[in-house]
Amino acid sequence: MLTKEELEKFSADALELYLDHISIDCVVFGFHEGQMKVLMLKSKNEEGWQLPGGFVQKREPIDTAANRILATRTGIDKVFLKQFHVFGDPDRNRQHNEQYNDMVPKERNFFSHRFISIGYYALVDFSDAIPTPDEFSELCAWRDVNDLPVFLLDHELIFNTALDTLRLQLSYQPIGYNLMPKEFTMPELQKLYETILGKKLDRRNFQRRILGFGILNKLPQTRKGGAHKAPYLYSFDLENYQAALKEGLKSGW
Amino acid sequence: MLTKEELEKFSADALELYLDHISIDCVVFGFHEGQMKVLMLKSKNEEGWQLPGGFVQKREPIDTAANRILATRTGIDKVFLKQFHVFGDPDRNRQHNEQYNDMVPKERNFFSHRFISIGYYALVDFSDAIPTPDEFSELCAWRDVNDLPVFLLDHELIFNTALDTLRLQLSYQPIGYNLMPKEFTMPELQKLYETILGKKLDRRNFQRRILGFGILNKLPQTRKGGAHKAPYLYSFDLENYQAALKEGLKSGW
DNA sequence: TACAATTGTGTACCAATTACACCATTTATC
DNA sequence: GATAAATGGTGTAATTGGTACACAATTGTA
Repeated sequence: MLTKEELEKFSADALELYLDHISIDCVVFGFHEGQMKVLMLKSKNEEGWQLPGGFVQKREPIDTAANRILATRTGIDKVFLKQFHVFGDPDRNRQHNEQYNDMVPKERNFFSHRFISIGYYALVDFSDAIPTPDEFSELCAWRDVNDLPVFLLDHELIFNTALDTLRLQLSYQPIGYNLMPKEFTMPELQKLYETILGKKLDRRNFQRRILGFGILNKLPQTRKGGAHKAPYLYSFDLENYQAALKEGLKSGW
Repeated sequence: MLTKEELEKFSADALELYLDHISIDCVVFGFHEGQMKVLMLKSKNEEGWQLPGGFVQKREPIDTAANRILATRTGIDKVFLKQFHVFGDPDRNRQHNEQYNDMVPKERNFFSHRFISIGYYALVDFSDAIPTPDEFSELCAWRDVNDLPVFLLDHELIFNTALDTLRLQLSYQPIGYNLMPKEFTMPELQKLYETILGKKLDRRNFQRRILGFGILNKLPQTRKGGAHKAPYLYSFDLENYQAALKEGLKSGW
């Protein structure tokens, strides 16, 4: 146990040396019918777009904060949300912060601190979302991943890191439960994988592999109404899906 | 651009709501001759041991901070060091913090804040290290992973998460460059893998696989002096090793 | 009724992983 | 020195997993 004097001295020094802020940046991947988009915000004050983000409140777990931020921007709660990297270079938002240095004394300017940002990525069906801008943005919108705007801050790095992580994790994590309807066809699920990976996969090999994971139930019905042969419907076997989330799958695409 | 009034109001609210501290906890795995240890600190004030840690200074990148903390505790610089998870539950160190609440007013007590902790893991040869306690510890020492003491705070969770991450990353990252001498034998390298994975591997299959990665140079010499047949020496092909670090290997053990 | 598009299913081939066997070298021991 | 014990080098067969590819069936439309 420290003495009172030790604690006071350490605290005074430390409060001077080590004050920092934590923010959360979310890369929200939105999927729907073979399209892949990212949720972005057009800044009121600057030319460019950024990722949705926010701050962690006192006494709030960081996962809860990420979920809250996401829910505020999309209206969707409890989606697939995963911490993937911390961005902590002090220069990462210096330019952005220093524009306010003349305006307000440093100690009263929240932005004068360096922010360490915890990156999360989320997977949602973008047709479920209602994009809602925050107080600093004039617009919140889904942007196609193949037609991205200019990013502010280091958000391009954050986006790219998230995409790399997602593609890597596809090798040993099942995905799709949040992104597919209750019942779906094999070609629909394949399109999701192809969209994420950015490449075509062989139809027959995809089916064998995904069925091999044992996370799907084949339903007796087919999806009628298409212009062609009616494909079978599948649903996720939630129990096995959850188990696979914990245990992991194996090997890569 | 925000107006002065907007900035002042936002800052005042935010500074009240969102102040947090960032700490770094390092799980330092030490290896030597088939043994695997973890660097731990015996607390001066409490019954129990904790992982080496510290705070990120203003204007210091977090990777630099982790490296500094590790160098301070071991005397070793620039080792393999990798961020693996952020621990941000506000209750994670509440008990530890509240013991000081009566002693010093909250606003002058550095520990009254919740700490969000960035977990790093490091791989070192423990025979190179000089364990050095910090100001809160009476002892800094290597503890065998099979005979661990009682952990303080949430450090047992951090340790277990680090070990799981290390084992997973073994599948797609080459390791050993920091842990093996310049020249080493295949059985020695195999022992390192077995130590990390906690299980025996087949001698012949291990060799084929590791050679297949193309990160080793077979040297013409053998290691004489052992009690048995002299094994060949190998060294890491640094160029291929670095490439494999970036590109990743494939598949799992 | 023929056709285009799409889905269901199967199979042959190659690569990686696993399991296992045999020989060579070194030192200790009789 | 012959032999045993321990360890290292190398190879091979069986299994599994991944890739490439072919053909039949269904559906709506021309």
